[in-house]
Amino acid sequence: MSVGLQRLRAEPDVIRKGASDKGEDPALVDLALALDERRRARLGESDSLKAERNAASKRVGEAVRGGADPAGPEVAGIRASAAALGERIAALDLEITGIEAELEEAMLRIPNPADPDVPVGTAEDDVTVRTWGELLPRVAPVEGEVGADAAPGGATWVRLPHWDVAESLAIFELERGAKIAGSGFPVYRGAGAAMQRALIDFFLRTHTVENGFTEIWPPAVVNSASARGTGQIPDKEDQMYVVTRDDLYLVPTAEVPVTNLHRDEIFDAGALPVRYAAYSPCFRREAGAAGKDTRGILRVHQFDKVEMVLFERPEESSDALEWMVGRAEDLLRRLGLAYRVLLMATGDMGFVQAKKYDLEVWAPGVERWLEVSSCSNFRDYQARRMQIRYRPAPGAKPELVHTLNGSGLALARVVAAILETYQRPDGTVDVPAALRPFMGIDRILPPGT
RNA sequence: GGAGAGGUCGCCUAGUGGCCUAGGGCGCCGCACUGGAAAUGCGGUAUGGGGCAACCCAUCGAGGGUUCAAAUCCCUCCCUCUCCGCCA
Repeated sequence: MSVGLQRLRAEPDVIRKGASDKGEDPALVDLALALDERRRARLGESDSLKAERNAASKRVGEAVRGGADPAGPEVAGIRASAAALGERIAALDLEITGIEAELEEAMLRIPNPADPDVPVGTAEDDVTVRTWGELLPRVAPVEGEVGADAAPGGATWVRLPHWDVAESLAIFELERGAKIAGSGFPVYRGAGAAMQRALIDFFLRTHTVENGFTEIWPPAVVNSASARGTGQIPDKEDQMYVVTRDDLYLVPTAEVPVTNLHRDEIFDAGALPVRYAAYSPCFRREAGAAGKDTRGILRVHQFDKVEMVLFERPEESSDALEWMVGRAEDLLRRLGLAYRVLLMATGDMGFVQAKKYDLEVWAPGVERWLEVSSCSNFRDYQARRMQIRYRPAPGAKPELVHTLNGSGLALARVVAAILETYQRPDGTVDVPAALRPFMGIDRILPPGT
């Protein structure tokens, strides 16, 4: 169950349109409605038979307590009819279980309808909401520097891709990573390692001290129930590393353990919003992406990320999404990285999201936009699957919360963008001012200098 | 990893096949009493599903089984605690 039977019954047209906008089959809605009808009919029968049986059992108990012979004919008659009821109940319940399995199967394939303000269409219909910062060119005039760094007038220099910068500065080692683990498992060294640590610290500190998030340091593995909760299984099972021996999954994002913290829980009336910022390593098999982005650290099997996870009251979730995007943007601005914000169209946003923004940072060395954050509002879709609820008021009936999450931010691509944005004609790289207190150096120099 | 003890309503606890339709206490909410409060008394206080409703059904860590009937008996699993071993 993900979209909710009540809503399905109340506004099937909205759900049908939501499905077709996302390129899914709207007929599933009618299938689900029919199954729901059948289920309720059978359930009514089963429930009243159970009520009869309970009454009969009670009569047996009263008779025995009243001194009747438990094996005598008086009791035997009731027992026989109760047993007959039991058989009919068992048959009905078997049928109901079957119907419910079909219904759930159908419900799981009905996507979360997108918000009304989301553009309908494919990736081509994504909307660039805003762009910030100067888009540095790959080939730039050598300018302005005084003294030793100055170059002859009119000269140009070419910004290198981050992998070339990394090699000359010995910041990370992809071949040795491949030797000890496999390709796509980078080893960070020296200032590169320090930059990882500094970014994590900078992000977490900003979120906790300035933005009011509670910091979480989650396990890097989860059990199958948690993987199911956020929809990693069965949908994205191929993307995860699995420890079959212990039925554990390496987390592909902190979203999985952190959202599951409140699975099957009910928040008290005043508890929301609950906002977490969590660092975790992220493990992704990237099945099906072989041969794509093979150079550098744009697509790796293990990277680091600080994730924002929000549990909100339904009426606040729309504002919370905009706020969360702003928190991620703030980090990029402080790092001095040019970026753009994309509002994803219905066909490009995924099955479970109601609204999704991507943040892409400009990497002048490879002349590409790199996705470093994805911020989504799931509304009650994910909460329904995980049964995460809250009380609107003390003593009131529990209702589903709205969940949101977004990267704030993903490290590997941020590092790539920093190396390409802050490199200098002499091959060194300036440390962005925001990171200097965390790294303790102002500039990354080649080893041995 | 070995041995033992446990998992019951927000919390504590009673409960060894049928008056369990899960009792009691604490907490919480309402009402009464009060100038106001404390104390006291009375009532209420889980979640999901079905039904217009009265009401019915399900849930005592999870899942199976035995039985007319399971919190209670049997099987499997999960978790917590104590002791021992090992260990960053």
